[in-house]
Amino acid sequence: MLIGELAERAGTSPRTLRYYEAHGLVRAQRSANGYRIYDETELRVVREIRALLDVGFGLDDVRPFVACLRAGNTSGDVCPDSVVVLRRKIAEVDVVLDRLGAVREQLHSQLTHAIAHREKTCLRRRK
Amino acid sequence: MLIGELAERAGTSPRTLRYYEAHGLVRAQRSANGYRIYDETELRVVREIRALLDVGFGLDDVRPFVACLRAGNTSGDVCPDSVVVLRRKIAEVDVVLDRLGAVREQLHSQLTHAIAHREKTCLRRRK
DNA sequence: CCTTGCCTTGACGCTGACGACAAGGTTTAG
DNA sequence: CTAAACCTTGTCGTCAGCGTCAAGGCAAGG
Repeated sequence: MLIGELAERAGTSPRTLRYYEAHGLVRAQRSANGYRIYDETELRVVREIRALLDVGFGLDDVRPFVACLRAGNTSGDVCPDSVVVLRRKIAEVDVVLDRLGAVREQLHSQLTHAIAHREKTCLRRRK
Repeated sequence: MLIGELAERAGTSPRTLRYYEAHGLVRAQRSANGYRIYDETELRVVREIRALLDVGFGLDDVRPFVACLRAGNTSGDVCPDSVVVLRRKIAEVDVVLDRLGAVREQLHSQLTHAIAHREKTCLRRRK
């Protein structure tokens, strides 16, 4: 499988695959003419990467999962390192959730205030 | 008030104030020697900007609020344009909150799966 | 006079995950 | 012979909100 096909099957671009390789996440054999050649394992690796990135992971966070897959596991999250990252990410998400909830509250009260003020100062313009 | 003092009082840096000015958010008089001179109004403007950025706004989103302050209002959120942005931002936050909640769920179930798998394959290593 | 400490503009660096383009080699089909 | 459709490496651009020099001017104190 060449890079174009892998990109297609993984739902991404050749550029992206070379980028992952440059960062040590994806590996490729080389054919005589220098083309990258991938096997099915790499397809699974790329899909794992994509799934994790979609969820807000960084490339560095993804590494343990890839290593876990390469170690022969059927899923990338069963290794200790992956679990560590998972726990950390959940904690991070919780922080953001709290923060965002507070932000939402603040925006809501700001909006309420704005509407109230508009009614006080511009009664004529109410529908 | 010179730029250093304004920066200090607003809890930011001169660089940041020049940046805001370059993007049309903050205004300054100039003294004979070319120094920027600010009044109290600009301090309030800068504080409004900072508060909104902290909450996740972009500089473009902030513009209506600054204009609202400049129009003589005591708070930047009482003008129609500001309200539009407020509503949009709240909606955006809601989307992110939903998304993040789903992500949290997924990570949680992944973690559960990983732990279960570890117990199956590595019973010896359980504490 | 010289240092210190403000200020000025201009320009590059940074983070992350790529997109886009350049300039070229290979293989296959017509 | 040539065009099409792959592939290669390398480099610059993108978004946002600044940080961090660089090189220089201005004002005041010892």
